[in-house]
Amino acid sequence: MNDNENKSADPTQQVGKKCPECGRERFIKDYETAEVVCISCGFVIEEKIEDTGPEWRAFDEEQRKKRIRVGSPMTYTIHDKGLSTMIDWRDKDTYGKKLSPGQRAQVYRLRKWQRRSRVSDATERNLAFALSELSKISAALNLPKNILETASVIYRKAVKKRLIRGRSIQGVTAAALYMACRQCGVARTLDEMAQFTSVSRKEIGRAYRFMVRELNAQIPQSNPSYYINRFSNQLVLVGSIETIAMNVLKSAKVLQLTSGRGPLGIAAAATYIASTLGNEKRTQREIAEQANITEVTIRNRYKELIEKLEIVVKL
DNA sequence: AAGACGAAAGTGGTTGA
DNA sequence: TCAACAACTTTCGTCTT
Repeated sequence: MNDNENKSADPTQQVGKKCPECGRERFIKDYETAEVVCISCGFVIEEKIEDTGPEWRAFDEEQRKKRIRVGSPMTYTIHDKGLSTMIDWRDKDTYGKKLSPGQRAQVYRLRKWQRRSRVSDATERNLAFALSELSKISAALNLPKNILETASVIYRKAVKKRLIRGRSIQGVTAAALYMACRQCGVARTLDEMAQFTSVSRKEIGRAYRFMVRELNAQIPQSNPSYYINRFSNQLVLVGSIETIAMNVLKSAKVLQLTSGRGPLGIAAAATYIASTLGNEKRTQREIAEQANITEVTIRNRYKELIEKLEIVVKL
């Protein structure tokens, strides 16, 4: 969360390259889709960027001292939260001297409990497996780190409440990840989750609904505007068109045209209308392809929107 | 010829008895 | 567990540009 705020402070940056489309040198890093995009023409010069660097920013020396820490940052994505301690197996102290028999016995006992407390019991092993699964999927989907963290927290909660019993670990991990996406407002569909796991969409959906109920999590209703953003990126539309689509969506919401309808359909229709109005026409087929829905659905939503919003489409 | 439109039948998932 | 139901898809014929 915090990282996003910091990033948006100065989103444009020079990467030391020129855009092959328009020759400018200002780019924006889009962490949601993990792409580096030219700010003036939208050309993608790099894909699958990684978020490197510390997650904090320091504005002066005092803050820097306060914020710097020793060791790796704590994370929920490793089963012991990254705080594991290793106990050396040699019976020597830090100076290389042999330990006395009493000390040796103590170190032996320490090692024993260290071993026992880590991955020995079943739930811990389960957690370790699930978390590695989570990072695999989220890497495949180019999801930002904060989503992965959120998903890990959700999964931990599920384990604590014993919701995993009788469900496959993979199903629950996929569901947790999907939940995290919804919570953080990142547009990913169940189909996409299913595509990169060996679990069917149906099962992920079932696990997801189950977890939402059991954890009584507050998940915001999935918002078509996430998808509008995505579509206009995928279809390489100018920013102004995206804005029009957003406005269409906003008025559609006021008139209650969005309830009960699939968010994908609404977003696709709004994008279609905007592209038509803005003289950057995309065919229904093109949009339908990106949205993974049919032209018919776009048409139906489109018709409703045009009618109810009294938009006059210039021919 | 490609795109848009619409009717009709089919599909998968939710809901409520 | 089952039927009703709404949203969405598939298919296909027709109209428009």
